[in-house]
Amino acid sequence: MTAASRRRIPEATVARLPLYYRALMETGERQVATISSERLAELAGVNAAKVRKDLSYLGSYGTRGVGYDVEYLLHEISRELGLTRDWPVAIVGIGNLGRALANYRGFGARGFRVEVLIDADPALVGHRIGELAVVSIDDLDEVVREHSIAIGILATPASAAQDVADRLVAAGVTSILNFAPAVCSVPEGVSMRKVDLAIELQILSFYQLRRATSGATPPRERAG
Amino acid sequence: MTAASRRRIPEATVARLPLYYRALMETGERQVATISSERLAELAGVNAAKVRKDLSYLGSYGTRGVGYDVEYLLHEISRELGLTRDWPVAIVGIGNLGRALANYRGFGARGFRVEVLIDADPALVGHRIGELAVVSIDDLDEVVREHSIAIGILATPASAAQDVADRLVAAGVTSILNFAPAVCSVPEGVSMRKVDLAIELQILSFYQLRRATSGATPPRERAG
DNA sequence: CCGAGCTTGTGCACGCGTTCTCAAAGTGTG
DNA sequence: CACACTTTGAGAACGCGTGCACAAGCTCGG
Ligand SMILES: NC(=O)c1ccc[n+]([C@@H]2O[C@H](COP(=O)([O-])OP(=O)(O)OC[C@H]3O[C@@H](n4cnc5c(N)ncnc54)[C@H](O)[C@@H]3O)[C@@H](O)[C@H]2O)c1
Ligand SMILES: NC(=O)c1ccc[n+]([C@@H]2O[C@H](COP(=O)([O-])OP(=O)(O)OC[C@H]3O[C@@H](n4cnc5c(N)ncnc54)[C@H](O)[C@@H]3O)[C@@H](O)[C@H]2O)c1
Repeated sequence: MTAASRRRIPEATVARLPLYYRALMETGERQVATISSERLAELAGVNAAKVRKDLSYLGSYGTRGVGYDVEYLLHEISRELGLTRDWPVAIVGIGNLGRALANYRGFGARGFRVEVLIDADPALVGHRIGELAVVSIDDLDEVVREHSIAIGILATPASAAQDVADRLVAAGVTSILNFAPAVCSVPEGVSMRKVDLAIELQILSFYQLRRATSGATPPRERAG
Repeated sequence: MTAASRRRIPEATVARLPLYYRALMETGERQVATISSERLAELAGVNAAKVRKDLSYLGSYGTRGVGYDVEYLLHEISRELGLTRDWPVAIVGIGNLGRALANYRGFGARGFRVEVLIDADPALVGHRIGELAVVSIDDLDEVVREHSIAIGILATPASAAQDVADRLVAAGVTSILNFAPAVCSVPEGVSMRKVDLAIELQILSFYQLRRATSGATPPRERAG
Protein backbone atom coordinates (compact mmCIF):
# COMPACT_ATOMS: atom_id res chain seq x y z
CA MET A 1 0.00 0.00 0.00
CA THR A 2 1.47 3.32 -1.02
CA ALA A 3 1.52 6.42 1.14
CA ALA A 4 -1.08 8.14 -0.98
CA SER A 5 -3.56 5.29 -1.07
CA ARG A 6 -4.44 5.52 2.58
CA ARG A 7 -7.08 7.76 4.05
CA ARG A 8 -6.34 11.44 4.30
CA ILE A 9 -4.03 12.42 7.16
CA PRO A 10 -5.07 15.59 9.04
CA GLU A 11 -2.63 18.44 8.75
CA ALA A 12 -2.22 18.62 12.52
CA THR A 13 -1.16 14.99 12.52
CA VAL A 14 1.35 15.54 9.74
CA ALA A 15 2.91 18.31 11.80
CA ARG A 16 3.33 15.93 14.74
CA LEU A 17 4.78 12.99 12.84
CA PRO A 18 8.25 14.59 12.88
CA LEU A 19 8.02 14.81 16.67
CA TYR A 20 7.29 11.11 16.90
CA TYR A 21 10.04 10.43 14.42
CA ARG A 22 12.57 12.28 16.53
CA ALA A 23 11.41 10.64 19.74
CA LEU A 24 11.56 7.20 18.13
CA MET A 25 15.05 7.82 16.78
CA GLU A 26 16.26 8.65 20.27
CA THR A 27 14.46 5.63 21.67
CA GLY A 28 15.80 3.31 19.00
CA GLU A 29 19.34 4.34 19.81
CA ARG A 30 18.78 3.09 23.34
CA GLN A 31 18.01 -0.40 22.00
CA VAL A 32 14.41 -0.28 23.17
CA ALA A 33 12.29 -2.65 21.07
CA THR A 34 8.75 -1.47 21.81
CA ILE A 35 7.18 1.71 23.09
CA SER A 36 3.75 2.51 24.49
CA SER A 37 1.68 5.45 23.30
CA GLU A 38 2.01 6.90 26.78
CA ARG A 39 5.79 6.85 26.71
CA LEU A 40 5.92 8.17 23.16
CA ALA A 41 3.51 10.93 24.12
CA GLU A 42 5.77 11.92 26.97
CA LEU A 43 8.84 12.04 24.73
CA ALA A 44 7.03 14.03 22.07
CA GLY A 45 5.35 16.33 24.53
CA VAL A 46 1.78 15.51 23.56
CA ASN A 47 -1.27 13.62 24.81
CA ALA A 48 -1.28 9.80 24.64
CA ALA A 49 -4.72 9.61 23.02
CA LYS A 50 -3.48 11.98 20.34
CA VAL A 51 -0.49 9.76 19.65
CA ARG A 52 -2.73 6.74 19.19
CA LYS A 53 -5.14 8.59 16.95
CA ASP A 54 -2.31 10.05 14.89
CA LEU A 55 -0.66 6.66 14.43
CA SER A 56 -3.98 5.06 13.59
CA TYR A 57 -4.12 7.25 10.47
CA LEU A 58 -1.02 5.45 9.23
CA GLY A 59 -2.53 2.07 9.90
CA SER A 60 -2.76 -0.36 12.81
CA TYR A 61 0.86 -0.74 13.69
CA GLY A 62 0.53 -1.30 17.42
CA THR A 63 -0.04 -4.43 19.46
CA ARG A 64 -2.57 -4.20 22.25
CA GLY A 65 -1.10 -4.95 25.61
CA VAL A 66 2.41 -4.36 24.24
CA GLY A 67 2.78 -1.09 22.35
CA TYR A 68 4.46 -0.19 19.08
CA ASP A 69 7.55 -1.81 17.60
CA VAL A 70 10.06 1.04 17.55
CA GLU A 71 11.92 0.03 14.39
CA TYR A 72 8.79 -0.75 12.43
CA LEU A 73 7.00 2.41 13.45
CA LEU A 74 10.09 4.45 12.65
CA HIS A 75 10.16 2.91 9.23
CA GLU A 76 6.48 3.60 8.59
CA ILE A 77 6.73 7.22 9.68
CA SER A 78 9.88 7.73 7.60
CA ARG A 79 8.09 6.35 4.60
CA GLU A 80 5.07 8.53 5.19
CA LEU A 81 7.19 11.66 5.60
CA GLY A 82 9.34 10.83 2.60
CA LEU A 83 12.49 10.48 4.69
CA THR A 84 13.52 7.20 3.10
CA ARG A 85 14.87 9.17 0.18
CA ASP A 86 17.10 12.22 -0.09
CA TRP A 87 15.73 15.59 -1.06
CA PRO A 88 18.06 18.00 -2.81
CA VAL A 89 17.56 21.51 -1.44
CA ALA A 90 18.47 24.97 -2.70
CA ILE A 91 18.94 28.02 -0.50
CA VAL A 92 18.32 31.40 -2.09
CA GLY A 93 19.71 34.45 -0.31
CA ILE A 94 23.06 33.73 1.28
CA GLY A 95 23.11 36.48 3.90
CA ASN A 96 23.24 36.12 7.67
CA LEU A 97 20.50 33.57 7.80
CA GLY A 98 21.19 31.76 4.54
CA ARG A 99 24.78 31.17 5.62
CA ALA A 100 23.69 29.79 8.99
CA LEU A 101 21.34 27.41 7.23
CA ALA A 102 23.99 26.42 4.70
CA ASN A 103 26.42 25.59 7.49
CA TYR A 104 23.87 23.64 9.48
CA ARG A 105 24.62 19.93 9.70
CA GLY A 106 21.21 18.95 11.04
CA PHE A 107 19.47 19.00 7.67
CA GLY A 108 21.69 16.51 5.92
CA ALA A 109 21.19 14.12 8.80
CA ARG A 110 17.48 13.96 7.95
CA GLY A 111 17.94 13.51 4.23
CA PHE A 112 17.74 17.15 3.20
CA ARG A 113 20.90 17.74 1.20
CA VAL A 114 21.70 21.38 0.53
CA GLU A 115 23.13 21.19 -2.98
CA VAL A 116 22.68 24.69 -4.32
CA LEU A 117 23.32 28.17 -2.89
CA ILE A 118 21.98 31.13 -4.84
CA ASP A 119 22.42 34.87 -4.36
CA ALA A 120 22.00 38.05 -6.39
CA ASP A 121 25.06 39.82 -5.01
CA PRO A 122 27.90 39.61 -7.57
CA ALA A 123 30.42 39.98 -4.77
CA LEU A 124 29.08 36.76 -3.24
CA VAL A 125 28.79 34.68 -6.40
CA GLY A 126 31.59 32.16 -6.64
CA HIS A 127 32.34 32.47 -2.94
CA ARG A 128 32.47 29.14 -1.14
CA ILE A 129 30.38 28.24 1.91
CA GLY A 130 31.58 24.88 3.14
CA GLU A 131 31.72 22.63 0.09
CA LEU A 132 29.45 24.71 -2.10
CA ALA A 133 30.06 27.72 -4.30
CA VAL A 134 27.41 30.44 -4.45
CA VAL A 135 25.64 30.58 -7.80
CA SER A 136 24.18 33.69 -9.44
CA ILE A 137 20.43 34.24 -9.38
CA ASP A 138 20.68 34.51 -13.18
CA ASP A 139 21.53 30.82 -13.28
CA LEU A 140 18.71 29.82 -10.92
CA ASP A 141 16.61 28.07 -13.51
CA GLU A 142 19.51 26.13 -14.97
CA VAL A 143 21.07 24.98 -11.73
CA VAL A 144 17.74 24.13 -10.07
CA ARG A 145 16.76 21.95 -13.00
CA GLU A 146 20.19 20.38 -13.16
CA HIS A 147 20.01 19.26 -9.55
CA SER A 148 16.30 18.36 -9.77
CA ILE A 149 15.63 20.58 -6.78
CA ALA A 150 12.15 20.08 -5.35
CA ILE A 151 12.55 22.05 -2.13
CA GLY A 152 13.71 25.64 -1.96
CA ILE A 153 14.60 27.71 1.09
CA LEU A 154 13.95 31.41 0.69
CA ALA A 155 16.18 33.67 2.80
CA THR A 156 16.29 36.87 0.79
CA PRO A 157 14.99 40.25 1.97
CA ALA A 158 11.19 40.50 1.97
CA SER A 159 11.18 42.74 -1.09
CA ALA A 160 12.65 40.00 -3.27
CA ALA A 161 10.64 37.12 -1.85
CA GLN A 162 7.74 37.00 -4.31
CA ASP A 163 10.02 37.36 -7.29
CA VAL A 164 12.36 34.63 -6.11
CA ALA A 165 9.42 32.38 -5.24
CA ASP A 166 8.06 32.81 -8.77
CA ARG A 167 11.42 31.93 -10.26
CA LEU A 168 11.78 28.87 -8.08
CA VAL A 169 8.33 27.67 -9.07
CA ALA A 170 9.07 28.34 -12.73
CA ALA A 171 12.20 26.22 -12.39
CA GLY A 172 10.20 23.30 -11.04
CA VAL A 173 10.40 23.75 -7.28
CA THR A 174 7.18 22.61 -5.62
CA SER A 175 7.98 23.17 -1.94
CA ILE A 176 9.24 26.41 -0.44
CA LEU A 177 10.26 27.28 3.08
CA ASN A 178 10.06 31.05 3.37
CA PHE A 179 11.93 33.06 6.00
CA ALA A 180 11.23 36.45 4.50
CA PRO A 181 8.62 38.47 6.39
CA ALA A 182 6.35 38.96 3.41
CA VAL A 183 3.06 37.65 2.14
CA CYS A 184 4.05 35.57 -0.78
CA SER A 185 1.76 33.44 -2.89
CA VAL A 186 2.42 30.32 -4.89
CA PRO A 187 0.22 28.54 -7.40
CA GLU A 188 -1.95 25.55 -6.58
CA GLY A 189 0.17 22.44 -6.40
CA VAL A 190 3.07 24.18 -4.69
CA SER A 191 3.51 24.11 -0.91
CA MET A 192 4.85 27.02 1.00
CA ARG A 193 5.55 27.17 4.70
CA LYS A 194 6.47 30.38 6.42
CA VAL A 195 8.80 30.90 9.32
CA ASP A 196 8.60 34.44 10.61
CA LEU A 197 10.69 35.11 13.67
CA ALA A 198 9.45 38.64 14.18
CA ILE A 199 5.90 37.29 14.35
CA GLU A 200 6.96 34.71 16.91
CA LEU A 201 8.47 37.41 19.08
CA GLN A 202 5.37 39.56 18.73
CA ILE A 203 3.16 36.69 19.84
CA LEU A 204 5.41 36.19 22.86
CA SER A 205 5.21 39.92 23.51
CA PHE A 206 1.42 39.79 23.48
CA TYR A 207 1.24 37.17 26.20
CA GLN A 208 4.09 38.77 28.08
CA LEU A 209 2.11 41.98 28.25
CA ARG A 210 -1.07 40.18 29.31
CA ARG A 211 0.80 38.51 32.13
CA ALA A 212 2.20 41.83 33.26
CA THR A 213 -1.17 43.60 33.33
CA SER A 214 -3.40 40.72 34.41
CA GLY A 215 -3.31 37.11 35.41
CA ALA A 216 -4.06 35.90 31.90
CA THR A 217 -2.26 32.74 30.91
CA PRO A 218 -1.20 31.88 27.38
CA PRO A 219 -2.40 28.60 25.90
CA ARG A 220 -0.05 25.73 26.62
CA GLU A 221 0.26 24.23 23.19
CA ARG A 222 -0.27 25.29 19.63
CA ALA A 223 -0.71 23.77 16.19
CA GLY A 224 2.52 23.48 14.23
CA MET B 1 -9.47 50.33 28.72
CA THR B 2 -6.34 48.25 29.17
CA ALA B 3 -5.28 45.42 26.92
CA ALA B 4 -6.11 42.83 29.52
CA SER B 5 -9.57 44.12 30.39
CA ARG B 6 -11.10 43.19 27.07
CA ARG B 7 -12.57 39.86 26.19
CA ARG B 8 -10.21 37.00 25.53
CA ILE B 9 -8.53 37.08 22.14
CA PRO B 10 -8.32 33.69 20.40
CA GLU B 11 -4.80 32.39 19.90
CA ALA B 12 -5.30 32.17 16.15
CA THR B 13 -6.18 35.84 16.10
CA VAL B 14 -3.13 36.80 18.13
CA ALA B 15 -0.97 35.00 15.59
CA ARG B 16 -2.49 37.07 12.77
CA LEU B 17 -2.26 40.47 14.42
CA PRO B 18 1.42 40.77 13.45
CA LEU B 19 0.40 40.19 9.82
CA TYR B 20 -2.08 43.04 9.99
CA TYR B 21 0.51 45.15 11.76
CA ARG B 22 3.02 44.62 8.98
CA ALA B 23 0.46 45.25 6.26
CA LEU B 24 -0.70 48.44 7.98
CA MET B 25 2.86 49.69 8.39
CA GLU B 26 3.44 49.30 4.67
CA THR B 27 0.09 50.95 3.93
CA GLY B 28 0.74 53.82 6.31
CA GLU B 29 4.03 54.58 4.60
CA ARG B 30 2.09 55.14 1.41
CA GLN B 31 0.06 57.90 3.08
CA VAL B 32 -3.18 55.94 2.83
CA ALA B 33 -5.60 57.13 5.52
CA THR B 34 -8.19 54.35 5.62
CA ILE B 35 -8.26 50.73 4.59
CA SER B 36 -11.09 48.25 4.04
CA SER B 37 -11.11 44.79 5.52
CA GLU B 38 -10.98 43.43 2.01
CA ARG B 39 -7.80 45.31 1.13
CA LEU B 40 -6.20 44.49 4.45
CA ALA B 41 -7.10 40.86 3.95
CA GLU B 42 -5.42 40.88 0.57
CA LEU B 43 -2.24 42.43 1.99
CA ALA B 44 -2.13 40.02 4.88
CA GLY B 45 -3.00 37.00 2.77
CA VAL B 46 -6.16 36.04 4.65
CA ASN B 47 -9.94 36.10 4.30
CA ALA B 48 -11.78 39.45 4.72
CA ALA B 49 -14.36 38.08 7.14
CA LYS B 50 -11.51 36.79 9.27
CA VAL B 51 -9.92 40.23 9.34
CA ARG B 52 -13.17 41.81 10.54
CA LYS B 53 -13.75 39.20 13.19
CA ASP B 54 -10.15 39.44 14.38
CA LEU B 55 -10.30 43.21 14.63
CA SER B 56 -13.66 43.08 16.36
CA TYR B 57 -11.96 41.31 19.26
CA LEU B 58 -9.92 44.46 19.82
CA GLY B 59 -13.01 46.67 19.72
CA SER B 60 -15.11 48.41 17.11
CA TYR B 61 -12.47 50.45 15.38
CA GLY B 62 -13.94 50.51 11.88
CA THR B 63 -16.43 52.86 10.24
CA ARG B 64 -19.12 51.26 8.14
CA GLY B 65 -19.05 52.36 4.56
CA VAL B 66 -15.49 53.62 5.01
CA GLY B 67 -13.16 51.07 6.55
CA TYR B 68 -10.50 51.35 9.23
CA ASP B 69 -8.33 54.36 10.00
CA VAL B 70 -4.83 53.10 9.29
CA GLU B 71 -2.98 55.12 11.94
CA TYR B 72 -5.51 54.43 14.65
CA LEU B 73 -5.72 50.73 13.92
CA LEU B 74 -1.94 50.50 13.81
CA HIS B 75 -1.79 52.12 17.21
CA GLU B 76 -4.38 49.78 18.68
CA ILE B 77 -2.67 46.68 17.35
CA SER B 78 0.72 47.91 18.57
CA ARG B 79 -0.71 48.45 22.00
CA GLU B 80 -2.33 45.03 22.02
CA LEU B 81 0.88 43.31 20.92
CA GLY B 82 3.01 45.27 23.35
CA LEU B 83 4.98 46.95 20.59
CA THR B 84 4.65 50.43 22.06
CA ARG B 85 7.46 49.54 24.41
CA ASP B 86 10.88 47.98 23.94
CA TRP B 87 11.60 44.44 25.02
CA PRO B 88 15.17 43.57 25.99
CA VAL B 89 16.10 40.18 24.57
CA ALA B 90 18.87 37.69 25.35
CA ILE B 91 20.20 35.10 22.92
CA VAL B 92 21.72 31.95 24.39
CA GLY B 93 23.95 29.84 22.13
CA ILE B 94 26.00 31.99 19.82
CA GLY B 95 26.73 29.46 17.09
CA ASN B 96 25.74 29.57 13.45
CA LEU B 97 22.16 30.47 14.15
CA GLY B 98 22.66 32.60 17.25
CA ARG B 99 25.13 34.77 15.37
CA ALA B 100 22.73 35.25 12.47
CA LEU B 101 20.03 36.29 14.90
CA ALA B 102 22.40 38.60 16.76
CA ASN B 103 23.35 40.32 13.52
CA TYR B 104 19.77 40.66 12.34
CA ARG B 105 18.55 44.25 12.19
CA GLY B 106 14.88 43.37 11.76
CA PHE B 107 14.28 42.70 15.45
CA GLY B 108 15.34 46.09 16.75
CA ALA B 109 13.04 47.71 14.23
CA ARG B 110 10.07 46.11 15.99
CA GLY B 111 11.16 46.97 19.51
CA PHE B 112 13.01 43.76 20.30
CA ARG B 113 16.45 44.90 21.41
CA VAL B 114 19.05 42.16 21.66
CA GLU B 115 21.02 43.24 24.70
CA VAL B 116 22.67 40.07 25.89
CA LEU B 117 24.53 37.24 24.14
CA ILE B 118 25.33 34.16 26.17
CA ASP B 119 27.39 31.05 25.36
CA ALA B 120 29.09 28.23 27.22
CA ASP B 121 32.18 28.06 25.03
CA PRO B 122 35.08 29.78 26.84
CA ALA B 123 36.69 30.51 23.47
CA LEU B 124 33.63 32.56 22.53
CA VAL B 125 33.15 34.44 25.79
CA GLY B 126 34.36 38.01 25.49
CA HIS B 127 34.23 37.84 21.70
CA ARG B 128 32.27 40.71 20.16
CA ILE B 129 29.33 40.30 17.77
CA GLY B 130 28.42 43.73 16.48
CA GLU B 131 28.17 45.94 19.56
CA LEU B 132 27.82 43.16 22.09
CA ALA B 133 30.33 40.97 23.88
CA VAL B 134 29.46 37.34 24.51
CA VAL B 135 28.87 36.58 28.18
CA SER B 136 29.55 33.27 29.91
CA ILE B 137 26.65 30.97 30.76
CA ASP B 138 27.94 31.11 34.34
CA ASP B 139 26.87 34.74 34.48
CA LEU B 140 23.45 34.11 32.94
CA ASP B 141 21.47 34.78 36.07
CA GLU B 142 23.31 37.98 36.90
CA VAL B 143 23.26 39.53 33.45
CA VAL B 144 19.66 38.55 32.71
CA ARG B 145 18.49 40.17 35.94
CA GLU B 146 20.66 43.21 35.34
CA HIS B 147 19.06 43.86 31.96
CA SER B 148 15.57 42.87 33.13
CA ILE B 149 15.36 40.42 30.28
CA ALA B 150 11.84 39.06 29.78
CA ILE B 151 12.34 37.33 26.44
CA GLY B 152 15.02 34.74 25.75
CA ILE B 153 16.01 33.16 22.46
CA LEU B 154 17.36 29.66 22.76
CA ALA B 155 19.81 28.62 20.05
CA THR B 156 21.94 26.00 21.76
CA PRO B 157 22.22 22.35 20.73
CA ALA B 158 19.14 20.31 21.64
CA SER B 159 20.97 18.54 24.44
CA ALA B 160 21.41 21.80 26.37
CA ALA B 161 17.97 23.24 25.67
CA GLN B 162 16.09 22.10 28.77
CA ASP B 163 18.91 23.08 31.07
CA VAL B 164 19.27 26.53 29.53
CA ALA B 165 15.49 27.03 29.56
CA ASP B 166 15.43 26.20 33.27
CA ARG B 167 18.20 28.70 33.96
CA LEU B 168 16.46 31.40 31.97
CA VAL B 169 13.22 30.84 33.84
CA ALA B 170 15.06 30.86 37.15
CA ALA B 171 16.58 34.21 36.20
CA GLY B 172 13.16 35.69 35.57
CA VAL B 173 12.63 35.15 31.85
CA THR B 174 8.96 34.46 31.10
CA SER B 175 9.01 34.12 27.30
CA ILE B 176 11.26 31.80 25.34
CA LEU B 177 11.67 31.31 21.62
CA ASN B 178 13.25 27.91 21.15
CA PHE B 179 15.17 26.89 18.03
CA ALA B 180 16.58 23.69 19.45
CA PRO B 181 14.90 20.55 18.11
CA ALA B 182 13.98 19.22 21.51
CA VAL B 183 10.91 18.81 23.65
CA CYS B 184 11.43 21.31 26.36
CA SER B 185 8.99 22.22 29.09
CA VAL B 186 8.51 25.39 31.07
CA PRO B 187 6.41 26.06 34.15
CA GLU B 188 2.93 27.56 34.09
CA GLY B 189 3.17 31.30 33.58
CA VAL B 190 6.04 31.06 31.12
CA SER B 191 5.46 31.08 27.35
CA MET B 192 7.51 29.05 24.98
CA ARG B 193 7.26 29.03 21.23
CA LYS B 194 9.16 26.56 19.13
CA VAL B 195 10.67 27.04 15.72
CA ASP B 196 11.90 23.78 14.28
CA LEU B 197 13.24 24.02 10.78
CA ALA B 198 13.77 20.30 10.36
CA ILE B 199 10.10 19.74 11.14
CA GLU B 200 9.09 22.34 8.58
CA LEU B 201 11.15 20.57 5.94
CA GLN B 202 9.68 17.22 6.91
CA ILE B 203 6.17 18.58 6.53
CA LEU B 204 7.07 19.91 3.10
CA SER B 205 8.54 16.54 2.29
CA PHE B 206 5.29 14.82 3.25
CA TYR B 207 3.20 16.85 0.83
CA GLN B 208 5.92 16.71 -1.79
CA LEU B 209 5.76 12.96 -1.69
CA ARG B 210 1.97 12.92 -1.83
CA ARG B 211 2.03 15.10 -4.88
CA ALA B 212 4.54 12.82 -6.54
CA THR B 213 2.56 9.63 -5.92
CA SER B 214 -0.97 10.98 -6.23
CA GLY B 215 -2.92 14.09 -6.99
CA ALA B 216 -3.27 15.00 -3.33
CA THR B 217 -3.04 18.70 -2.63
CA PRO B 218 -1.69 20.17 0.58
CA PRO B 219 -3.90 22.55 2.56
CA ARG B 220 -3.54 26.14 1.44
CA GLU B 221 -3.16 27.82 4.80
CA ARG B 222 -2.21 26.83 8.26
CA ALA B 223 -2.50 28.06 11.81
CA GLY B 224 0.48 30.08 12.99
C1' DC C 1 -6.61 -22.96 29.45
C1' DC C 2 -8.15 -19.16 32.21
C1' DG C 3 -8.14 -14.78 34.23
C1' DA C 4 -5.64 -10.56 35.53
C1' DG C 5 -3.45 -6.80 33.66
C1' DC C 6 -1.98 -3.78 29.94
C1' DT C 7 -2.41 -1.16 25.86
C1' DT C 8 -4.37 -0.13 21.51
C1' DG C 9 -7.93 1.69 18.46
C1' DT C 10 -11.98 4.37 17.98
C1' DG C 11 -16.77 6.26 18.89
C1' DC C 12 -18.33 10.35 20.70
C1' DA C 13 -18.94 14.88 22.58
C1' DC C 14 -17.11 19.20 22.96
C1' DG C 15 -14.80 23.50 21.83
C1' DC C 16 -12.38 26.43 18.76
C1' DG C 17 -11.87 28.67 14.51
C1' DT C 18 -13.54 29.69 9.90
C1' DT C 19 -16.64 31.44 6.74
C1' DC C 20 -21.22 32.56 4.93
C1' DT C 21 -24.56 35.83 5.36
C1' DC C 22 -27.06 39.94 6.22
C1' DA C 23 -28.89 43.75 9.01
C1' DA C 24 -27.07 48.01 10.59
C1' DA C 25 -24.65 52.04 9.82
C1' DG C 26 -22.09 54.95 7.47
C1' DT C 27 -21.04 58.09 2.82
C1' DG C 28 -22.23 60.90 -0.95
C1' DT C 29 -24.90 62.49 -4.88
C1' DG C 30 -28.74 64.76 -6.91
C1' DC D 1 -33.69 64.67 2.35
C1' DA D 2 -34.00 60.32 -0.03
C1' DC D 3 -31.79 56.72 -2.24
C1' DA D 4 -27.99 54.02 -4.02
C1' DC D 5 -23.82 52.28 -2.61
C1' DT D 6 -20.21 50.73 0.49
C1' DT D 7 -18.49 48.39 4.39
C1' DT D 8 -18.58 46.85 9.13
C1' DG D 9 -19.94 43.80 12.91
C1' DA D 10 -21.91 39.77 14.48
C1' DG D 11 -25.17 35.62 14.40
C1' DA D 12 -25.17 31.07 12.94
C1' DA D 13 -23.74 26.86 10.78
C1' DC D 14 -20.14 24.03 9.78
C1' DG D 15 -15.82 21.45 9.98
C1' DC D 16 -11.70 20.13 12.17
C1' DG D 17 -9.06 18.69 15.98
C1' DT D 18 -8.83 17.18 20.83
C1' DG D 19 -9.37 14.25 24.53
C1' DC D 20 -12.32 11.20 27.29
C1' DA D 21 -13.78 6.76 27.90
C1' DC D 22 -14.12 2.06 26.95
C1' DA D 23 -14.45 -2.26 24.33
C1' DA D 24 -11.41 -5.20 21.92
C1' DG D 25 -7.29 -7.65 21.82
C1' DC D 26 -2.80 -9.19 23.32
C1' DT D 27 0.54 -11.21 26.96
C1' DC D 28 1.81 -13.84 30.63
C1' DG D 29 1.64 -16.25 35.04
C1' DG D 30 -0.33 -19.87 37.26
N1 LIG E 1 19.17 36.97 10.03
C1 LIG E 1 18.19 36.61 10.83
O1 LIG E 1 18.44 36.17 11.93
C2 LIG E 1 16.78 36.73 10.40
C3 LIG E 1 15.78 36.60 11.37
C4 LIG E 1 14.45 36.69 10.98
C5 LIG E 1 14.13 36.90 9.66
N2 LIG E 1 15.10 37.04 8.75
C6 LIG E 1 14.71 37.25 7.37
O2 LIG E 1 15.43 36.39 6.54
C7 LIG E 1 15.79 37.04 5.35
C8 LIG E 1 17.29 37.06 5.22
O3 LIG E 1 17.85 37.69 6.35
P1 LIG E 1 19.40 37.99 6.43
O4 LIG E 1 19.67 38.54 7.77
O5 LIG E 1 20.14 36.79 6.00
O6 LIG E 1 19.52 39.16 5.36
P2 LIG E 1 20.84 39.59 4.58
O7 LIG E 1 20.61 40.94 4.09
O8 LIG E 1 22.03 39.31 5.43
O9 LIG E 1 20.89 38.57 3.37
C9 LIG E 1 20.04 38.63 2.28
C10 LIG E 1 20.76 38.04 1.10
O10 LIG E 1 19.85 37.93 0.02
C11 LIG E 1 20.51 38.35 -1.15
N3 LIG E 1 19.51 38.80 -2.12
C12 LIG E 1 18.88 39.99 -2.19
N4 LIG E 1 18.02 40.00 -3.21
C13 LIG E 1 18.12 38.80 -3.81
C14 LIG E 1 17.50 38.22 -4.93
N5 LIG E 1 16.58 38.86 -5.63
N6 LIG E 1 17.85 36.97 -5.27
C15 LIG E 1 18.76 36.30 -4.56
N7 LIG E 1 19.38 36.80 -3.49
C16 LIG E 1 19.06 38.04 -3.13
C17 LIG E 1 21.44 39.44 -0.72
O11 LIG E 1 22.50 39.58 -1.63
C18 LIG E 1 21.90 38.90 0.63
O12 LIG E 1 23.05 38.11 0.49
C19 LIG E 1 15.23 38.44 5.44
O13 LIG E 1 13.98 38.47 4.79
C20 LIG E 1 15.03 38.64 6.91
O14 LIG E 1 13.98 39.51 7.18
C21 LIG E 1 16.42 36.95 9.11
N1 LIG F 1 22.14 26.74 12.13
C1 LIG F 1 20.96 26.52 11.61
O1 LIG F 1 20.68 26.95 10.51
C2 LIG F 1 19.93 25.77 12.35
C3 LIG F 1 18.81 25.34 11.68
C4 LIG F 1 17.83 24.62 12.37
C5 LIG F 1 17.98 24.38 13.70
N2 LIG F 1 19.07 24.79 14.35
C6 LIG F 1 19.19 24.50 15.76
O2 LIG F 1 19.58 25.66 16.44
C7 LIG F 1 20.49 25.33 17.46
C8 LIG F 1 21.78 26.07 17.23
O3 LIG F 1 22.29 25.69 15.96
P1 LIG F 1 23.70 26.16 15.48
O4 LIG F 1 23.89 25.73 14.10
O5 LIG F 1 23.88 27.59 15.81
O6 LIG F 1 24.65 25.28 16.42
P2 LIG F 1 26.15 25.60 16.81
O7 LIG F 1 26.75 24.34 17.29
O8 LIG F 1 26.82 26.37 15.74
O9 LIG F 1 26.01 26.60 18.04
C9 LIG F 1 25.59 26.20 19.29
C10 LIG F 1 26.19 27.15 20.30
O10 LIG F 1 25.65 26.88 21.58
C11 LIG F 1 26.69 26.91 22.52
N3 LIG F 1 26.32 26.10 23.67
C12 LIG F 1 26.37 24.76 23.83
N4 LIG F 1 25.91 24.40 25.04
C13 LIG F 1 25.56 25.54 25.66
C14 LIG F 1 25.03 25.82 26.94
N5 LIG F 1 24.75 24.84 27.80
N6 LIG F 1 24.80 27.09 27.26
C15 LIG F 1 25.05 28.08 26.38
N7 LIG F 1 25.56 27.87 25.16
C16 LIG F 1 25.81 26.61 24.81
C17 LIG F 1 27.89 26.38 21.81
O11 LIG F 1 29.08 26.84 22.43
C18 LIG F 1 27.70 26.98 20.41
O12 LIG F 1 28.30 28.24 20.33
C19 LIG F 1 20.67 23.83 17.42
O13 LIG F 1 19.79 23.25 18.35
C20 LIG F 1 20.24 23.48 16.03
O14 LIG F 1 19.73 22.18 15.97
C21 LIG F 1 20.05 25.48 13.69
